[in-house]
Amino acid sequence: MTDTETGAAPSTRPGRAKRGEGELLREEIVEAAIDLLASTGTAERITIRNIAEQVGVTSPSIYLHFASKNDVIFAACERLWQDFGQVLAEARAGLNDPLERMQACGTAYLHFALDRPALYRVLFMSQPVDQPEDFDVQALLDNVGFLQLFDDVRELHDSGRLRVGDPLDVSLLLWSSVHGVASLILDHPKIPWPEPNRTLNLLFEALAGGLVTHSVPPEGERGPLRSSG
Amino acid sequence: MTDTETGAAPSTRPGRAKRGEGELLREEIVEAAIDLLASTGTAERITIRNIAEQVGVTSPSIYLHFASKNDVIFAACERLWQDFGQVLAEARAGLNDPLERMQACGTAYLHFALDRPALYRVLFMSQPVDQPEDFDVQALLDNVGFLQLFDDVRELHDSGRLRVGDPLDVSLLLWSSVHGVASLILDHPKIPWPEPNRTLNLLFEALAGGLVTHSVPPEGERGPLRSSG
DNA sequence: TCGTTAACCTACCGATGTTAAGTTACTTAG
DNA sequence: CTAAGTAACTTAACATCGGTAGGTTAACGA
Repeated sequence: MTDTETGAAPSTRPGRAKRGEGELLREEIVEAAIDLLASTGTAERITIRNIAEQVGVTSPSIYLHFASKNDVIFAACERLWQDFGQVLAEARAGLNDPLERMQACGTAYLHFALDRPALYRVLFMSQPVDQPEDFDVQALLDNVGFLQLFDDVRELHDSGRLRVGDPLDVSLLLWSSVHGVASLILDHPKIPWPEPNRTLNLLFEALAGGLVTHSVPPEGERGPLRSSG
Repeated sequence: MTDTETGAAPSTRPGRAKRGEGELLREEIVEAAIDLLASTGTAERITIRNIAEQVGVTSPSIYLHFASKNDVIFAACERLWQDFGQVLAEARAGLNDPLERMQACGTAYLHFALDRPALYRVLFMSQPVDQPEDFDVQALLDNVGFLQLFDDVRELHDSGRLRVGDPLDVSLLLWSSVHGVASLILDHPKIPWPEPNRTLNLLFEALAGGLVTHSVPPEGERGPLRSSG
């Protein structure tokens, strides 16, 4: 008992997993990592020993399922990205106007970031070195709801309501802007930020006023709605 | 010689400082920290032993001048914030139109971030826990050129060229947007970002089109005008 | 029943931030 | 000129970190 993880293990783990059930521990590790990320704030503040203690095993056991601490964190992130994507998907559900959808997503995005700062930080404000070699950007963009945003912008563009820019550029810019608001608030809480919704509304107002033509055409009145390639 | 800092100390430090000149080492420590931040990338990747080696002293000597590694990093940041502010000040020098000044600053801002990613990361993308208790936000905002941006926006507002929003809100939003572009590019380099200037121009175009009245008066020629739509 | 091996554990490594307890050498009072 | 006082360091060590080497236990198939 040289390891100092002698604190009461809050896990209900009964004992060793049966043969072929090693993946169970992997699952528990990821869940413990998510819990600790949410409570302690950042990946640097949680340790392999913490995770192991929470699960109820010793720290080296982690390495039977993950090659490194980074991999554990990243596995947690992948799960969280999916959760995040679902939040956005729910926010946009039932809305027909692409502009409305974008606004709803932006609001949901910012609220997720501010309500769960630790998770948002890990998901979108971590350094590239933390991402594995075979990191699939496309999957990230999909999980995170960016592709849906892209679709909305293209729909705007194709219906002639987008005043400036290439749809991809505009999509990235929109994402960047909301992310900028979220991350600056999180990183500099001592700055007297206005109420988040206020900033968000201002952003919508500003970008919409500039990006979108002011006269909104009635739906379907114009050319093909979604025929970009 | 138990410490492993046996590598050739690249410092030209002659020996012990004379009495009352202890501040010299403090200066050298800060400069070494800045060098290491710029080369290695993040605060986590540099160590007290690294800094000490570069300066040519042993690691505990650092603690004669700083209470913690965090304090060393923060002292480096304070210096860098000032440098950054000067870059922005130079960018805006000689420009009379507030809109032009804002655009020049935005460009300089993004280029600083992308050219010196490690420093930008430390300056604006580090966690609040790294900031000491008595962190002076006002001084930061001043150093970093935010107050000048605020002045520009107010000037726009007072001359009636600002279409929407409170000047402070607008200033924070502008900062957030450019920061969002910078930080997302830095944190997700695998995403196929458009050329930075392109995104920036789009941002200017979008925000200006939305935030500022479309008819720009020649300098001082006209009184306040506030059209909408 | 017995060998194989998945699923763990014990013991340890070097590196990290940090501290305790010296040691050296400049300054200055006497 | 000397010797105490102390600023400016160093040596040695601490606890904790991520990670590894190698042993132990127990579920399964033959």
